[in-house]
Amino acid sequence: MGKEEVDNTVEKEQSSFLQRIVEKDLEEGVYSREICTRFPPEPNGYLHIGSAYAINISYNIAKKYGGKFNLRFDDTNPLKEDKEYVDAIIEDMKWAGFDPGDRIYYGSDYFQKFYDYAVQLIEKGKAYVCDLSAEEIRQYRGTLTETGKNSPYRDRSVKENLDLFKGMKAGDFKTGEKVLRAKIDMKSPNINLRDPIIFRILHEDHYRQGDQWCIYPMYDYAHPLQDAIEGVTHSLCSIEFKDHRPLYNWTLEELELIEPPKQREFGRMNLTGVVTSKRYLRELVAEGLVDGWDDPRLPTLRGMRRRGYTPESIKHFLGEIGISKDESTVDVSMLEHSVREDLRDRAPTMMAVLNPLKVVIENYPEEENELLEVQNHPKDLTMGTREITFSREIYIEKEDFMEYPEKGFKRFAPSHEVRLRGAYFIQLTEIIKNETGEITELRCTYDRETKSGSGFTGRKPKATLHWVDAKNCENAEARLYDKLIEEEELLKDKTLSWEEKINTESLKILKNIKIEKALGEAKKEEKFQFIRQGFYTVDNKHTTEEKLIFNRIVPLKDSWKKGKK
RNA sequence: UGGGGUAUAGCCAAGUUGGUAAGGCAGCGGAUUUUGAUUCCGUCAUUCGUAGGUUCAAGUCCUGCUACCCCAGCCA
Repeated sequence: MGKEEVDNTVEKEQSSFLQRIVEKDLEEGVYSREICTRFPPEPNGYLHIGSAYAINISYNIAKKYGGKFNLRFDDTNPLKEDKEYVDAIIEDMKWAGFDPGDRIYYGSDYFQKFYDYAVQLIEKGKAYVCDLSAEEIRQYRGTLTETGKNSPYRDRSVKENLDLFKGMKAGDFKTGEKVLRAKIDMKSPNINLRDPIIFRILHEDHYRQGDQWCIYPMYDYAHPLQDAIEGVTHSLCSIEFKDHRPLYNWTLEELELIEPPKQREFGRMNLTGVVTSKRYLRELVAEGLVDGWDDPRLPTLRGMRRRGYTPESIKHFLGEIGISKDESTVDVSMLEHSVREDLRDRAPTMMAVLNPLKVVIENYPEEENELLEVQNHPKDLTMGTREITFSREIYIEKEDFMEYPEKGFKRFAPSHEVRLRGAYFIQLTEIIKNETGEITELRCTYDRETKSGSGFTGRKPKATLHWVDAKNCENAEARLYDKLIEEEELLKDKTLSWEEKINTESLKILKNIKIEKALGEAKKEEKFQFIRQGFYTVDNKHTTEEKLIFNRIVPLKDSWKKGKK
C-alpha cells in the first residue's frame, strides 16, 4: 500500500466543554506548570474502541495546548494485573498513533509515597485502621437510602493507628484482617465518602513490585496522588467517576498538595453491533466463541487492526463523534464511513471473484492469452497501472448472472450485453447446468471491437462486471464479517447463553475465491478494494505461505441490494 | 424528596453573555460514472424530554414534572 504515512490525520476542531475548561485555566493561570493529561489503564485486558475514545480526548488536549500526555498504568491491584497487558497496551497505542514516547509511568512505582502520605493522614487524624470484617464494613456503610454508622475503631489514637498501620505494612496481619480508612463522614449521601478504605492487606506478589508490599492502596486514594505526583493538571475520565470526585479532591486537600490536578468527566461511548464491555469481551474470548482478543469482530484495537481498520480511520471517527457528558451509542455506520473514506483514496482497486462462475468465451482462440493494462486506482493516477491477462476462460461472480432477471437487474442476463471491466463486451450463448439445475458454466461470445481503451462507443453495455482470468489466477480464502451482536438488549439477558446472543452470520468463510494474479503477492495487513465488493486486507494471524486469507474490512455501499430488501 | 449526572432529527453532535436551530452519519430524490462504488446537486427539526412562567424575543433564564444512566468492591 501507499507510502509510509506520517501522522497527518486531520484532527477535527471540536470545541468540547473539556477544551473550554482547559482554556479557562490557561487564561487564569491556574497552573504554573504546563498542561498535562494522562491515560490510566489498569493492565488487566486489551485496549478497545472505548479506550481509544478516552485516549484520544486526553491525547488531543495535551497536543492542542502544547502540554504533555502520560501513559500511566494504574496497577494497584496485584490480583488482576499482568505484564502481558502492559506490553499489549503500549503496542496497541503506538499502532493507533498515540505514542506516549518515554512518558510511561506505573502507579505501583509510587507505593512508598502512597504509604508516606497515608502516614500523614493518620497523623492529621484523618485516617484510621479498622478491624471490621468486609461483611461488617458493608453493613456499617448503610445503603443508598440509609446513612451509615461509625466504625467502633474510628476513634483510635493517632499513635495506635500509626503502630497498627506499620504493622499492616510489616506483614503482621493476615489478608483482609485490617484496612486503613479515610475518616470523612459516615452520614454522607455520597457513599464514596463514608469512610472509604484507602489501603488493604493483600499478601500477593505484584507483577512489577514482587513481594515488596503486602498492603495495596485503593483506586480512590491512589489515583489523585498518582496524578499529583506526575504533575497532571487535567485528569479526564468517564462520567461514572463523577461521584468519586469529592474524594479525589478530599485526598489532595488533606495532603495540602499545591496546584492540585482536577478531575473532569466525559460521557461513555458505545458502539452498536459490538461488545465493548471488558467483562463480556473476556467471556467471549474465554469461552472460545471468538478467535481470541484480536478476533476481527471485536472492537479491541487488535481486533480492529486485524479486521483492517486503519489508525487514521479510527482517529477520524473519534474526531467526528465529538465529546459530551451524555452517554452515547454511536452507530457503527459512522465508523464504517470513516474506513471507506480513508481506504477509498489509498487502497488499490483489484479484481477478485468471491463466488466464481466459469464463463467460456467460445469465439476466443483456444491458446490466445492477451495482456490488458489497467489502472491501480480509478482516480489516483500516481498509483500507476498493472497488467492482467485475459483468455478464453474466465470467472465472474455467480450473483452477477440471472437467467430470469428480476426487474431492475442490469447485470448479466440472456438479454443483456455486459462489459468485462478493462476487457470486452460479452453476450450469452448458452447456459450449462448440472443435474440439480444449478448453473455451472456460461458460454458466451465476445466482440473484439469493444476492447477497453479502444475508444469504442457503438453500444452502451448494461453494466460492467469484474472478473478474473481462469487460467491465470490464484485461490484464496475470504472471511466476511458482520455484527457480532444484533440487539444491544440481548447482552443483558441472563437467561440466554452466549450462543443465543451472538449473530451466527457474523462470520462467513469463503474457502475458494479467485483472485487476480497480482493479489497473490499481497502481504499481511495490506489493504485493497476488491472492485464492486468492498475493502479487504490480508489477515495478519492465520495467513501462511500456502494459504492467503483476506478479511473483509467493510463492504462497499450498495443501493441495489438495499432497495430490494 | 438518598446522592449525582444527562435530555437538541433514526444515530452522533454544535449551539458559552437570551436575538430567531451548525455539521457529520444514515435515509430519500436526481446528475455523472468502464465499480448499482466514488463524486456532484438537492432534500431531511416551525422546533430543542414535558407543562407552565419571565421577556419585544427562550434550546439558552425561572418553577414543576417525566425519562434514562451511575453509585451500597478490602475492583479500577
